[in-house]
Amino acid sequence: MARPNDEVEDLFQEYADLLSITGGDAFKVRSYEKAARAIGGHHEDVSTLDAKALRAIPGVGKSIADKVAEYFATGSVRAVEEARAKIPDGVRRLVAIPTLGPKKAAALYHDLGISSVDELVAAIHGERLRGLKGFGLRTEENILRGVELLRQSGGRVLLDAALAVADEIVAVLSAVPGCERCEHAGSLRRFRETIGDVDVLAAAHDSAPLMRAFRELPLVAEVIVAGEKKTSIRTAEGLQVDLRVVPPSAWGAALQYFTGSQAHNVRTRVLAVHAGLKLSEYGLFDAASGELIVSETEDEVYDRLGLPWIPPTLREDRGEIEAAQRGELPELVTETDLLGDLHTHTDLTDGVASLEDMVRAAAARGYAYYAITDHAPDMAMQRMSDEKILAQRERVRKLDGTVAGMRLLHGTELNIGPDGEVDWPESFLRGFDLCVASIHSHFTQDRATITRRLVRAAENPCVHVIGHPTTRLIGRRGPVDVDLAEVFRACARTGTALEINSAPDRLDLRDEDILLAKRFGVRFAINSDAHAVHHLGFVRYGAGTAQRGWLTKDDVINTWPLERLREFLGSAQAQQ
DNA sequence: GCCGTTTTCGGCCCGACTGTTTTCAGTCG
Repeated sequence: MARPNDEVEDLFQEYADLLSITGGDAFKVRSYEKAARAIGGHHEDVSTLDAKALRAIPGVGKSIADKVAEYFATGSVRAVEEARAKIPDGVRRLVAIPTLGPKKAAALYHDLGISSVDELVAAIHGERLRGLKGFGLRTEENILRGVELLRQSGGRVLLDAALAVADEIVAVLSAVPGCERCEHAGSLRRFRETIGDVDVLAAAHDSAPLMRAFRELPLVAEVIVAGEKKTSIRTAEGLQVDLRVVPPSAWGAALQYFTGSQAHNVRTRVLAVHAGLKLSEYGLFDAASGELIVSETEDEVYDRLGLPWIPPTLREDRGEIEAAQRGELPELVTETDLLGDLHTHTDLTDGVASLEDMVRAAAARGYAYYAITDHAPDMAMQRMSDEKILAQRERVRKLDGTVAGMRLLHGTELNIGPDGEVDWPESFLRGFDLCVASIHSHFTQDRATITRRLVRAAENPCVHVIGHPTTRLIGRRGPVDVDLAEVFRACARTGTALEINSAPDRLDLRDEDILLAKRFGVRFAINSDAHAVHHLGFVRYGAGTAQRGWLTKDDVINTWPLERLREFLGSAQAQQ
C-alpha cells in the first residue's frame, strides 16, 4: 500500500491538475501543488494527525486540512469528485506529455473532444489540429516526440514504485505458514532503472496457501493466471506481479534462473553444457544421467560451474562471467558503505523540510557527515541571496557536531548556465565546503555547446561535483546531447566527481555511463538530492545503480572518511 | 487557498525559452 501521505499527495496533485485544466485560479492551483508536495514530504503519517497538527504543515490551511480529514473519514473528497466529473481522466493524462500543459489539453478537449493520448495521436495524423489556434506544425512534432518518450517507458515503472510493491508482497508472504523463503527476483533484484513486471519467488512444500494469500492481497486489482506453480496478478496501477513457488530444495536454482538477466542465464547454461551438465530453474543436473547435483543455494550452483557467487547487479553479461572466472569480480560498493550525503535541500529553497529535520534524519541513518546544498541565485524561482545563504551557514556551523556527532558541510547546488558559468564569483564560492554544479535549463543546446558547458563547469576550481550530469528524467525527458567521454576526461583531469543522483526518476549517471566514466579514472558521489526527509533513503537506488556500473568503495568519495573527503575537496580547489 | 516585523486583505516564484504570433500565451525549471 502507498503511504497515506503519498495517497493525499497524489489526490491534491490531481486536483491541482484538474483545476488548471478548467482554468481555475492559478494561485489556488499552486496552493494545492505546494500542499501536495509538503504532505508527501512530511515525516509524520497524515492519517494520524488532528486538525491542528495538519495545519502546522507549511502550506496547509483550514480548507486543505478539512479535505485531508474528509478523505480519511469517507475515502474521498467531494470537491475532487466534482472536478473529476467535469474532466475525463484521459484529458488529465495529456499533460504528462512534455510540452503539453493544461491550457493546450483544455483546448484539445473542448475544441476537438480529445480525451486520450491515442486520440490525440490519431488527430495529429488526421491533420485535425490544423487551424486550431495556438497549434502549429512544430507543436505537433513536439507532441509526437513527447508521446514517443512516454511510450518508451511504456508499461515500465520506476524502481521505487516496484520495490514498494515487492517489499509489501514479500513481507506478507513470508508470514504465511509453510513459507520457508521469499524474495523478489528478476530485473528488480538486479536494480534495473525501470521494471516491466515484478517477480517474486517463494519456497514451500505446499504452494496453495501462498497462492491464496497472494491472490487475496489488497493491492490485487486483477488475477491474470492462477496455477499451482505460478500466479500472476495486476495491481490497480497496472503493474504485473508474478509469484512462483518452488520446493525448498530448488530455491537456489530457481532464484538464479528468475533473477536473470536472460543474457547472463544463457552464458551460465552454456558453461554447464561444456561441463557435461544441464542448468534449469529446478537445479544443476548431470546431462547424461539426469541426476540432480545441486539446487539449494545460488552459491552452490555458481560453485559447481566453477564460479564465485555473482552479485545480481552484475548479471547482465557485461563481462561478469569472465571476471568471475579470473577471480576478478569487483567488491561492489553498498548502501551501508556510504558515510554521508553530499547533495540535499531544505525549505530555504525547494525542499519541504527544515534544516534541523533534515540533519536529524541524516544522523538517524548513521551518517558521519552530511552536506546541505540548497540552490543558488541563478535559479531565479528559488530567490536565493548572499544574505540568506550566509545566514544558513551560521545555522549550519552552530548545528555542526551537535546531532549524534555528525559533521556538517555547508555547500550549494550551483546552476551551470548556458555558457558553463556558475552563480557566484570565485571569492564567494571559496566560502563553501562543497559545491555541486548542475544543468537546469537550455537542455536542447547542440552537442558541442553542452559538452563545452560541462567541461567548463568541471574546470571551475570551486566545483567539486557535477550533479545529475545528463539531466534526463526517466520517461519524461531524454539526456542532453553530450560527448560524455570528453566530460569524463575533464573530470578525471580536474579531480571533479560525477554524481550518481539517486532520485528514482533520475538515476543519473546511469549504469552504462558509469562503466564508461570509471575507465577514465573519475570519482563518483552517490547522492540523494533529497527535497524531503524520506528522500534520504533514495541512496538505496543510487547504490544499486553504482553496483551496475561495477563501482567499488574506493571509487565513491562519500564512502571515504571525512578527512580523506576534505582532502579531495581541498585539492580540487588548489588545482589550476 | 495560504499566509502575515499580520489582524484582514493583498500578494503570492521569477525569468527565459518556444512557437505562434506580430505582441503574446503556454510551458518549464
